[in-house]
Amino acid sequence: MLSDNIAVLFPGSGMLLVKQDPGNVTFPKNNHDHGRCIAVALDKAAAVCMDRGVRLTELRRRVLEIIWQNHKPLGAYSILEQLRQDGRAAAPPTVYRALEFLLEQGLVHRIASMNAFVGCSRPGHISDGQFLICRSCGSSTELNDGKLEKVITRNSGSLGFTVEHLTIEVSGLCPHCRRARGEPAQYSNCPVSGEDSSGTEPT
Amino acid sequence: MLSDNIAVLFPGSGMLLVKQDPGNVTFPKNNHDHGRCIAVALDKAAAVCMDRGVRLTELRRRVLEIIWQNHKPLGAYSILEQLRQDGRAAAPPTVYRALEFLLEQGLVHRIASMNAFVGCSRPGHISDGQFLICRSCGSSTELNDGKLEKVITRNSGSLGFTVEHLTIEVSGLCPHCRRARGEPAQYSNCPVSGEDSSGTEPT
DNA sequence: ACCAGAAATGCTATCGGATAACATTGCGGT
DNA sequence: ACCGCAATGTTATCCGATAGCATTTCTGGT
Ligand SMILES: [Zn+2]
Ligand SMILES: [Zn+2]
Ligand SMILES: [Zn+2]
Ligand SMILES: [Zn+2]
Repeated sequence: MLSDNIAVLFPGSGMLLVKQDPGNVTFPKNNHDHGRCIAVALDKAAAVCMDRGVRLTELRRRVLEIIWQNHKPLGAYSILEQLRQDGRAAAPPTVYRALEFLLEQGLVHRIASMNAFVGCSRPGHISDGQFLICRSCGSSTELNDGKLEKVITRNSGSLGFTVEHLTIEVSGLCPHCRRARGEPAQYSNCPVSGEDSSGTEPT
Repeated sequence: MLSDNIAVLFPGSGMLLVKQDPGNVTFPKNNHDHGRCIAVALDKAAAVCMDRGVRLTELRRRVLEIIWQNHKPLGAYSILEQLRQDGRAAAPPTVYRALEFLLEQGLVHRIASMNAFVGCSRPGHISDGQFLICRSCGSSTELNDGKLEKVITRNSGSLGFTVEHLTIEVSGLCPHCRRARGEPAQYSNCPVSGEDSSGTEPT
């Protein structure tokens, strides 16, 4: 079953991946050691690039670091702003070229529904991934449900369609924000969510 | 099984929905009677709006008609252009307000990965839908796989995440474009598709 | 028929996202 | 030192989207 697969990859219970990917196994916790998320991400990125013989330049590394400042997808122009605060000369192409590189290397993902970018939780892996994005705090979690991909690919194939890329983005309320309110825990389509800020926002 | 469900909703074989939704049951055929797609869509839209006591004004109707000129997601500024060709005064807000209305009424969908809009194949239904979009000819087909939605909702729920909206967009090659080339029929992730135009392009 | 009030549209301006085109810099290999 | 290429800087421009306010059009009540 599909839920088993998810349970293996992203356990609320299991701990197989906890050491490898501390902050992102479940939805990011409010007070996790995010410094470690950043450090791990940058280390893995360096390893991946080394391995592939591509250059993780200072600019690219810095953009990746900015993206990893939290688990919230970040717009290109926000990245730009922060680069400028570093004192660095920067224009849109600067950011987009760095992003292009990071996307190619599988170090970040683009969230189409937000025109924003977020760090990849499995750097270097080749997968589009699936994303849970909280409409309240903006945090996101990446899933990599291979069975889900296969099911969609298989069903598309039965219509004669050859799948190349999957965009799967789920918006809703994360556990923390859900708790901070009194909202129901069910799939309610199109509630036209009004409010936006919550008490405790995960990093 | 999931494939059964799809088979019911979008048969390559069945014909339950064929009369209701001639051009969109499978991937849109090259020479289907698209005039009928348009007529049906506009009729249904009128019925839906009548039923809900909302006004399908001339502008809104025209925008819907423009969107339904084919099965390819259309950008807001392309719509704008065509409105102007009608001789009508129009600026971006004109288009976006019409689109907002059509989205609210479930008459069109927004394709996040393309920043574009496409007619809904089941007008009035409340569902985000799933979309197969051909990277070669641009045509798209809407699926409404309730089981897929349920699986994702269920798995998200097991992580404590409350689903509100699903964005599921599949890009790849439609049957016609696939045939017009010699490409494999398998899920190849991230082939960085280069080319773009094909011989026979579905409407 | 008339007249609010509301809904829809027109209009101007502005913002954010993304890319094209070309110049310059920096780095590795010879 | 030199060359060639990859990376970055720079300018300009395009597309997507929305804010805010003026005007028109519709609707319901008198
Ligand atoms: Zn973290
Ligand atoms: Zn949240
Ligand atoms: Zn059609
Ligand atoms: Zn095609």
